[in-house]
Amino acid sequence: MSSLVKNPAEKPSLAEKAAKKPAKPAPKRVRRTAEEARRLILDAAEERLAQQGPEGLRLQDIARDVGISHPAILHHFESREGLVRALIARANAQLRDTMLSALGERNVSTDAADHIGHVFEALSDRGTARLLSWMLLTGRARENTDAHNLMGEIVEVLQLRRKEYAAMKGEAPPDREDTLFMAMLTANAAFGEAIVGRQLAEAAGLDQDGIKRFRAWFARVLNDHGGGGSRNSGT
Amino acid sequence: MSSLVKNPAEKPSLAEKAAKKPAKPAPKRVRRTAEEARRLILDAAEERLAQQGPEGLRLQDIARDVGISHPAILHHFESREGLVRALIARANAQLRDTMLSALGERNVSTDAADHIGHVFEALSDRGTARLLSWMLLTGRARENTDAHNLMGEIVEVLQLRRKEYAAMKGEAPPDREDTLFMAMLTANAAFGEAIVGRQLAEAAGLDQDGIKRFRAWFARVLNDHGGGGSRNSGT
DNA sequence: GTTTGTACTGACATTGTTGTCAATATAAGA
DNA sequence: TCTTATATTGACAACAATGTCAGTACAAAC
Repeated sequence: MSSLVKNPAEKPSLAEKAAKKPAKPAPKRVRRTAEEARRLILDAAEERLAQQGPEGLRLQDIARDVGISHPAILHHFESREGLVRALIARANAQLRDTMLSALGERNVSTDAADHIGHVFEALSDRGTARLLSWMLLTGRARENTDAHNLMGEIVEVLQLRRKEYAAMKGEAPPDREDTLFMAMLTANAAFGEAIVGRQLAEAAGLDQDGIKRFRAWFARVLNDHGGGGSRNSGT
Repeated sequence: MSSLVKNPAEKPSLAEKAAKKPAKPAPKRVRRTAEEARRLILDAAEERLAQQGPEGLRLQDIARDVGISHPAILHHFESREGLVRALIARANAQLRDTMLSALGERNVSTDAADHIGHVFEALSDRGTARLLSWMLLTGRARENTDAHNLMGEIVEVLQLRRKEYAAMKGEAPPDREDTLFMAMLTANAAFGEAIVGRQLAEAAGLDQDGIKRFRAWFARVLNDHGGGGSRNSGT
């Protein structure tokens, strides 16, 4: 419609471009496999999320981090929401792997301290807790039944370990609810630490070593309670 | 402009309005005191934040909840950021009040269970923990030194209580670091519970009563450890 | 080389949100 | 009643973010 005003003889589409910008010899476009691209994008998104919080998750920023244009992200994930879902799914899977393998590879005589350390680290690592918190805070948890199953599996394994441990020591097997509560407390505390821990430690004047002492102290409390076998602190 | 088509005799500005929307006789604008308006706005914002997470904090929505137009919010809080800061400040003040009064009003013989219950409830209530989490997640914590002082004060009071308690029982006074760790664990666990607690409890098949049992169990663990006096494992 | 599938891009459309401004209504004081 | 201060509003400006689309370049298959 508006082309009437222009000179109808010349072809603007290619000739003009070449004339205006002479320094455009090779486009040199990088082309990855879809899988690789998805991985890079998720990594960048995770990094942004961990560093700047939920509001730092903008397609343009992530795209810039990876070195692509933002429609490329949409190409791989359909929509921003799709990206978020993929992020959450991956974090869930990672968490699950870390936790179960940490619980599984230990042998019978291992006390709770190691388990607890693993849980804390798995959640602190790469902002997993922050990511999952954000999932919960934004109400994205309903579609997600993985967490349900994971919790159940963990309690199962834990209960098994404690039974074996008690049997080895010739003590009575622990309550199932007691085991559940230990798992819940640990999960809550680890989540809390991942979010407010840094602030609290700072406020209390604790350095990195102090945080380690705190975790050890926590493990000791649980052990004293019943991690070593029966419920009361008889030892 | 379009009034040309209409009967030119009538006054459109008022008569038309009355004609088109007969139920608009008086503008009936509600005018609150500034303080009241601020309170209402903060309440609505807090509600939105607790229910829908950080992304539900839009001026238009909040304005609709209160029944005002969104520039009114900007009038009272300068900017969206100002509103957020006011929100955080209020949550901090409320938390501080609740915590310190809860710790202060108890007498010497009160055990840890009550304290813990208060802490958990103070953080769960009205989404305070979610609000503060969001503050931390979005990196707004640097400007905020209240939390620092609060933590220090609480540990102070706690240490005092434990000393009195130990003296009453004729036992040795507790470690200061032990008290600090108890406070940290409680804070972490309460934060964690406020965020992931509902999901975890659901996953574990716990009802409201189960959650109560969990809190009681937690208090018992702390008491067993040393809340009832000196540390049982030495020194 | 030619073909083909698709990762990728630039430009644009669309929508939603914060913020500005002049005007208006209301409560309180004179 | 008249004045004054300000809480409030509708309309608009400005900007940012997601999403669309037609086309382009790269890699692999033929």
